[in-house]
Amino acid sequence: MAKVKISDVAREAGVSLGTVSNALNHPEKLRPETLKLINETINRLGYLPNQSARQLAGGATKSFGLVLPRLDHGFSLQIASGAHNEARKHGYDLLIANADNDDILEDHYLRYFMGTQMSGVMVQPMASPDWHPAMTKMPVPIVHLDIHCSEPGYYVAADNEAQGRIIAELAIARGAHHITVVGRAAFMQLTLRVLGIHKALALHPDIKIEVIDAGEWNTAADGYSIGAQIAERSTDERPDFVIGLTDVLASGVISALTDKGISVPEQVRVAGCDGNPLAWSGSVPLTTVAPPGYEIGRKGVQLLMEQIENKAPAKTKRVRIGSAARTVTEVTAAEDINRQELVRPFLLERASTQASSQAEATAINLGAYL
Amino acid sequence: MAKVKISDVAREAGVSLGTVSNALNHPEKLRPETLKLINETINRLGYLPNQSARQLAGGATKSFGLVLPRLDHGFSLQIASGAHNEARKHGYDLLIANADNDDILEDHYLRYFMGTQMSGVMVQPMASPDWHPAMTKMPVPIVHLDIHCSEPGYYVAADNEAQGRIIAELAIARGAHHITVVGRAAFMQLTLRVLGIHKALALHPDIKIEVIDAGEWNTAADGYSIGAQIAERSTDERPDFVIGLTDVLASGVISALTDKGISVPEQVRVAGCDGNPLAWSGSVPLTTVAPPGYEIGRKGVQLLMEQIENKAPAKTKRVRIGSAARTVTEVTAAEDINRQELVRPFLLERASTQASSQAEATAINLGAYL
DNA sequence: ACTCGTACTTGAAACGCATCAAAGGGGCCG
DNA sequence: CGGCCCCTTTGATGCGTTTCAAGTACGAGT
Repeated sequence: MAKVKISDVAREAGVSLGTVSNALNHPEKLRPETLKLINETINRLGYLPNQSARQLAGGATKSFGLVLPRLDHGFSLQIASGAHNEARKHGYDLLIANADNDDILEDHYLRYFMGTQMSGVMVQPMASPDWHPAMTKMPVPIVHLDIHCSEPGYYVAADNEAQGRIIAELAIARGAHHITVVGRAAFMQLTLRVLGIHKALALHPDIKIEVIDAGEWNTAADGYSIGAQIAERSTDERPDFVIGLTDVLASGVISALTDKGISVPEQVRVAGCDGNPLAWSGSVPLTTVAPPGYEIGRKGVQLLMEQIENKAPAKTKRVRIGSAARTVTEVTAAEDINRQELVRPFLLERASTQASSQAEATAINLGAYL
Repeated sequence: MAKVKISDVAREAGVSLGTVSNALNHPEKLRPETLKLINETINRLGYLPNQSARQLAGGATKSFGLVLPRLDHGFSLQIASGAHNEARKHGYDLLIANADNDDILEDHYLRYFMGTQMSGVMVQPMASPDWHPAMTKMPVPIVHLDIHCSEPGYYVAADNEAQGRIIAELAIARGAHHITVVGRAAFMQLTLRVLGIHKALALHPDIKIEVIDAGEWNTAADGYSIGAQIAERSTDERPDFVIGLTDVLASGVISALTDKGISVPEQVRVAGCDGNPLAWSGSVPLTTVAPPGYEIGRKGVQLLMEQIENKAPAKTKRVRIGSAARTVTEVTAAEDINRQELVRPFLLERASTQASSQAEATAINLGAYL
């Protein structure tokens, strides 16, 4: 229980303090026998290097911090997963903190990570980026995820507008005449999806479109009640294609329609809009558009690496990838670091549950980017 | 970008180094005006305390580490969530690391947390606790989650046997005559569930029971193919109650049965066995037994706190809670610290999707323990 | 005027380690 | 035997804090 320190190991092994340190950090510098002796001593004594001291003495350690607003949202998990894999690939650790939908906690963990001499920090901010200006001048590389912001800084976001457009285009391709969008555009991401839908439909004035608010929280229950309401309508007033702004909503709608004896997708097609794994693995196949969370996490780490490698903070390029696979690159002479990437979502069309295991869904997810 | 340190703040504010430190840690010791001055200076300079140095100088910080085998498993997330809330309640931070199903990584993060002067560490180990003996003599309180182990140490686990028993008792209550268990008991938890099922059925020799292996990974696709196989059977050979060892399996079975024209639950009832939120929010209601992940996380932190508060490591009690709500407490004079808690799972019976939003499911989860 | 007490403030020491200039120890050649 | 060079090991130094014994200033009590 008494903490073993490096000097204990050194004394016990009959070598000097610096040699033990080398055994840990630059093993190639030691004679194999010395190394072996030291390693044995380390194990025998149960020595654990004190990370704090290491960091203090040696500068940043190879680890990244990731602050997420929630852990129970599939999207955040995909981010975490992508970030994790990319980080490991570069030999970095990834530590995750749950801000629990609380601005103050988010800020707290952010500062914590900054102060821990992490090599870089990523956040999926939950609200407006007001706090942001104060954060960009932090001494640690930082990347913002899933947020659209014009302030100087590094961002990676899903192209939510494309997300809406893609699903609308699917509806069009399926020959929809009357589309109902279910959900409240409670925040920017959802607003952009609606925008994308409208833009896609602007080219098809013959298609009727309506948007039904589903209450503040866009729950499955909300979806259910709206689905029930839709089911009540006469056949010609009923949409032939329903888009849930959220997969959870769509899932609720499907349940209601089915319960009321309306068959999906024969009579009414229903699609989701956010590729929520919670919905994927349901028993009813749900076509949806998946925002590439995995890819966002991955790109986030890449931007972090980029900042670390180009120590020169005087980065003056402005890159923008998206939408719809178009790539626009413009290099400005601005002094601001402004690097923003939009990652394109992908259609996840499901015909049967047979291929619905989470593992396979993940595979699809990854496959889309290979 | 240049890092501001405490001495910069001190110089700038015209006070001494120790005073700034006090402003941070013992504000009550300072004259209000001094405190105000220092705080202003801190903000103006954008000073961030170096956590490494703090920890080095001040001993452990108030934070816990949690190592999880995966992030995309609902159960782990519930643990994280419960641990998070409990930790915050005590004023501790919680940092999460994803071991990504890799023993080596798990060990790596464990050591990392140990060395970071965390106040305590929790693991949901993925495999056998072989490595464990080496870990218990670590200088930091540690709690193992979701694992059954007889070695001295602190553990919190779901009562998997009860989990099986409960679902079997449900089947009995529903008048089942022929029960089919689907899935491979690939690891201890699943084995215990099967055991529980058998124990419950031992009292009912008239009920026919069979176990069908579903392949190594227990995927939804595996469930689907077994479901299809069951559907092929003649009516009297077909079970009237199917238990998926895993909710994902159950979900696959349901899809297959439905696809083959067998109605669930009218002709065949299907239940899951692990309360996987991924399955809860599906469009088809699935009755399942939820292992109280949230509660496990919570209890884990409580055990951590217990270890921290009773600095005296000569704890000699052995408490065991469960199964079936019986509580057995025995105090031994053993020198070993052996504190093991079994948390009882609860039945999550679902009749309709109307109440299936994740928020409500969580509420049920919590409600069961209020 | 002197003492004592209270309320703050100071600054040196220690925390455990990485670093790196310098010292040590062979081996090889002349 | 001396001189060189290379490979390995050494240990003093500093990283940014916290802590705490010692200090200062001020006011009340006598």
